[in-house]
Amino acid sequence: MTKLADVARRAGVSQGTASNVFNRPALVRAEVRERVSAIARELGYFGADPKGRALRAGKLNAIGVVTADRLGYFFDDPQMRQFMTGVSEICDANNATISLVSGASIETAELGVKGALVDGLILHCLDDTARLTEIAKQRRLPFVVIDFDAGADVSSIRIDDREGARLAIRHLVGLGHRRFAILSLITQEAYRDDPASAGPVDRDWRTSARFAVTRERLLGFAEGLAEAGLDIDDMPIIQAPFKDAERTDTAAAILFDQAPQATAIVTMSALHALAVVKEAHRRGIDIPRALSVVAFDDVPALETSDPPLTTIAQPSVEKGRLAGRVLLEGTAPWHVSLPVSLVVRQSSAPPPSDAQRKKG
Amino acid sequence: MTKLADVARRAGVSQGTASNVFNRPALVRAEVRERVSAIARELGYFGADPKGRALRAGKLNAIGVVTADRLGYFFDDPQMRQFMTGVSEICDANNATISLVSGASIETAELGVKGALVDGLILHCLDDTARLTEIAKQRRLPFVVIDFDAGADVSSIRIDDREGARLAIRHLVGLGHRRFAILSLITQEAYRDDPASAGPVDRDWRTSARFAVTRERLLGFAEGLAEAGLDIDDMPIIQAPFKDAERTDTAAAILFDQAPQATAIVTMSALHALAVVKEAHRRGIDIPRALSVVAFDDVPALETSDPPLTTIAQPSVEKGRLAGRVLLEGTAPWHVSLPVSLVVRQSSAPPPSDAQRKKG
DNA sequence: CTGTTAGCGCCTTCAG
DNA sequence: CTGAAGGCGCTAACAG
Repeated sequence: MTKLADVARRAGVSQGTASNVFNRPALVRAEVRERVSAIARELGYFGADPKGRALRAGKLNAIGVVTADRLGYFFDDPQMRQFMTGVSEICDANNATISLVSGASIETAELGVKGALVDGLILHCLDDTARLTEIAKQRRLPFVVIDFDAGADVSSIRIDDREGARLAIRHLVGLGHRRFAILSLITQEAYRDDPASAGPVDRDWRTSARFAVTRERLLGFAEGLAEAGLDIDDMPIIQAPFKDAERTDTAAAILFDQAPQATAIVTMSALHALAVVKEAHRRGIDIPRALSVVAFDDVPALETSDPPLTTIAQPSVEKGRLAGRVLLEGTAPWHVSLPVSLVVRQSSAPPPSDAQRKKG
Repeated sequence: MTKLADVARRAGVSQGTASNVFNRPALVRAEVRERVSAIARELGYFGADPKGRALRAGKLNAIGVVTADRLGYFFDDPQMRQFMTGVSEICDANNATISLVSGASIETAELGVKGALVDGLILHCLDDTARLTEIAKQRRLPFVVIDFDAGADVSSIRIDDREGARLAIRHLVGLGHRRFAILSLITQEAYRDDPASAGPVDRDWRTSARFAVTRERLLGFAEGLAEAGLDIDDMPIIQAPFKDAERTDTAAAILFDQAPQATAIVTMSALHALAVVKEAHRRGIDIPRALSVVAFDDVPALETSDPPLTTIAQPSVEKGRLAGRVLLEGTAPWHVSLPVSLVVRQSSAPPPSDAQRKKG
């Protein structure tokens, strides 16, 4: 592998001059420039090796994104894709590269965060936030965390989860619903520790949820219900893991068994809502006439579902853009909470009267 | 930023020993190890800086993927996503990172290829293959090209485009079709050079298409038609750019105008086929009773389309896996052509009789 | 076990 | 305009 020094030697100039030929050609006499270029071509040298340059420059022009899953998650998950679209925009604008780092296991994630050749890091969709945040801090690179908080000195970009949950409840209460059931997220990590944890939960669990998103949304549901004089502790809560289709289906079935009297189901993810719809179809329950369902997040599948689902939409692309900006445009520690909005489609309607329910 | 040398000095050991404490702790006496670790913690040193390590090691544990578009393309395009899912699998298995390199403009792509901090490169979905291939060669990194050929010394992964096109024609001929129209791809690059080029093409164009995929598929169509005693030069060919929805719609409209007598339309991409369906809907043309349509590639949208589209499916995920393997498992230059298959759905049927056509 | 030495490949002062 | 020198941060071979 020929390197700059070889070219310089062969051309009878110092390495410094050879370097200038490529990086600041104006500083080199035309004649010398030609000669060096010719030798370079002859030797098959076509410019600086990025590794050497990176060490010297101390900058890489790349940002890394870490997620708590296999790398495939970046391309599978519609929500993540929206986020990455936003990140991509900013990277394109700044001529930066994106490095995808797997966090399939905590060890992998740790290795990835420690070793990523990047100028900044985005920590997205993590279960064990504390540990990874700690490691990211140690690397002394700018980093942003998404969907959770990691202290005042760490930039974070979140959405107003609590408000979103409130909006869902208010919408349904406005339609006349009084009997709810909740399909809640559980983290992958908690699920790994205790697979039995998919299923009904008790009251204590609700206030101690480890995953910030879950905790906030539960609080939002509770507040929304309280506004209507209702108590969340009277409503069945079933939890199902993120990203595990089979378990989610099971959880949906349990939910129907445990809450036969509910007229509305609120959820915390698009996938969960779709699972509820599927289970309702199987049981011959008509949505929205017999049962209303509200999803969370907005992905294309919710629109093409039958019926199209009412949901709490969040600005995922914008989240990505902001994360990119924080890293590439070097803002100081920064905390953003983005607004969410209710998107009404056809999965929510007034509850059936008790008479109707008896008939049905 | 404290570095290894600082720790070593402060702990009163040589840098080599300090390095050993982190990389081969067995070689260091426990007592010294403790002391060095303590100092490291105190100084906030938590392991080697990846930049220094990378230069030293000469290896990065990362592969780069270059595409002829903005970075967002990696997350937008369903075909690309399938491919990346395959790449991801292999990277996960080898603990490698994925670097996404934009080729929005040829200059960007060139910079990206030259500067990417990776051990190997995948060149995917490129228009100007020759130039970029040349640059990739200069970097003397292992690389693979996708969907085109770059000479015997460059690994390439392709599909049997010609056979796919033949299958499409045979399927339709088998149903009784004799009058075809073709919606062909044009490269982004050609389109940039001459936007007017979206539209009908003449005979010469067909055999000189710059984009290998286009050329091969046209050959396949020609062969399939020849098998049935038909001549491709009797069939209208309209070209539309890749990834440009608006232009594609226009091209579809032109196609209908130019080929009112066609009973079947073959295309070279899922997007194009969907545009044809849209235009048919607009004109009140019934698919498949009045007109059959065959797509190329298989993406979810084809299944949920109305009607679901018959298509030539290709193993995109497998392409990604193979590309990953070539780079990460260092096979010698290698040429693969993957098989395609006909997936029959509801957009193809026997042609209407002339009598029916008159009525309709 | 530990220290010394020698780079990995590059760029950029600083002198001349 | 050009050359010499130093150093980015790290690891591995070698010698003790």
